[in-house]
Amino acid sequence: MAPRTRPAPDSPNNGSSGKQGRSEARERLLSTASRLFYREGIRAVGVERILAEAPATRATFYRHFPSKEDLVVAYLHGVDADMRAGVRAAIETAPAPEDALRAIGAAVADSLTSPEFRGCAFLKAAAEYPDPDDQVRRVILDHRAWYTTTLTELFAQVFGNSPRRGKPEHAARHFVMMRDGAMSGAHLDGVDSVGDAFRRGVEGLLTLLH
Amino acid sequence: MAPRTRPAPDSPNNGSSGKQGRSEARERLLSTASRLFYREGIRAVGVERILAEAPATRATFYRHFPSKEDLVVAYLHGVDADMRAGVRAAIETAPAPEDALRAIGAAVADSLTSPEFRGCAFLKAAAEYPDPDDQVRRVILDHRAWYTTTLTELFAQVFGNSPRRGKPEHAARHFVMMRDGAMSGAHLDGVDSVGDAFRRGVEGLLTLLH
DNA sequence: GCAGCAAGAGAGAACGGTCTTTCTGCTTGG
DNA sequence: CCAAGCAGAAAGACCGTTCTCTCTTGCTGC
Repeated sequence: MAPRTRPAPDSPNNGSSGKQGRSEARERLLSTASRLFYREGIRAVGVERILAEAPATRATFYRHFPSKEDLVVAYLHGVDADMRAGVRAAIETAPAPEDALRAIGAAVADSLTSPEFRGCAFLKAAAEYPDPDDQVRRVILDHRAWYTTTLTELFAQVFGNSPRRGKPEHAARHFVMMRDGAMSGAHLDGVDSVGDAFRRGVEGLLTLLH
Repeated sequence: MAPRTRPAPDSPNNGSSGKQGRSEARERLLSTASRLFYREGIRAVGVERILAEAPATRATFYRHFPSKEDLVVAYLHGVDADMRAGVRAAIETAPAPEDALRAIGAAVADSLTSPEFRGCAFLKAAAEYPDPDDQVRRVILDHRAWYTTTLTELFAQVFGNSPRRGKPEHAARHFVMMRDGAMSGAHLDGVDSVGDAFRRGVEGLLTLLH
């Protein structure tokens, strides 16, 4: 029967806003776990380690995250939120859809050069969660679907201005493929050559449209 | 129930040959582990599980593989050997370097459609072994270096016949980037669209050369 | 030709460690 | 008051690894 869940005080904490309660300890746990998960892998990082570096205690941890998997989901949700914010900003800033695509590509290329860069958090997580029915997997798929859809819409707008150049779905798929490859290979083969290849690839994809 | 497979009279177990001793039990352990590692992840598969499915006993396991890491290295070496054999065959069969590149690309695209396909074994392993000094990491890097070098040489031959078209290193890097992306995204986003995107990408890369 | 022996393989117990998770107390701030 | 956080013990499972013991097999010295 597992009376596990403390009746859930149901947030005296956090007045409105999203689903999650905010608290110092929670943020400390989440940011510490995110850093460790991304750097060393999810399965490789135990709860003990997170508690030591946050720091926090077990009780606090399990009050905010009923299981480690919830923490993993929160970690990926955080990365997803950051990326959506960045893409949204790029779209709103850019004077035209093509510029937005350029900015998104540049953001990818720039991220490769960060000293903490270790690849795509979602692709890495997918390697550790092979079960398609897993909740973690759903977050990954949702993120990727959003990304591809967003790019498809941007390419559709570009194609709308300059027709007869191919399907937006194809261009978006090509973009995502190059992005996935660049993010997978950059920290293995060397940031410079891979980053340049990606930049050339995006440039080629965009100049093809004219 | 009990262990049926008495190894049969069997060979005198390898007189000369390479570094590793061959034996039925060893091959059973390695092929079982390879299947499980690839499907479910390396850290997620314990020794117990491998022993149960091989089947074999602990003593046998640790006689052939001093530690689990040795088994992981053997697993990746096996994948590497298969891939090198395939590429070598493609090169020897093809009438010209460009045909070899086409064949290598087609092999990648075809592999995506296999029902057991789960992505690139090396990229997945890299996600689970982040330490650059790890022996597993060395195998991954060696494999990737070989692959890129081989492609660079092929492109160099193509460029040699039809000059002034760009650097072979750039073309090879672009090819590898698309391959990595296709193998990472295919089983997440759908085999068909990603496979088609990769095929179009390779075709574009090759027709650019004329 | 055969006794004897080294070695591969099977069976299973057990080690210490780490994993996630649960629990019971104690302290503190609004 | 009381919920959040701190502190620590501990459960129970699983991890990789080591160990002992038996059985079979194939080779070698006599």
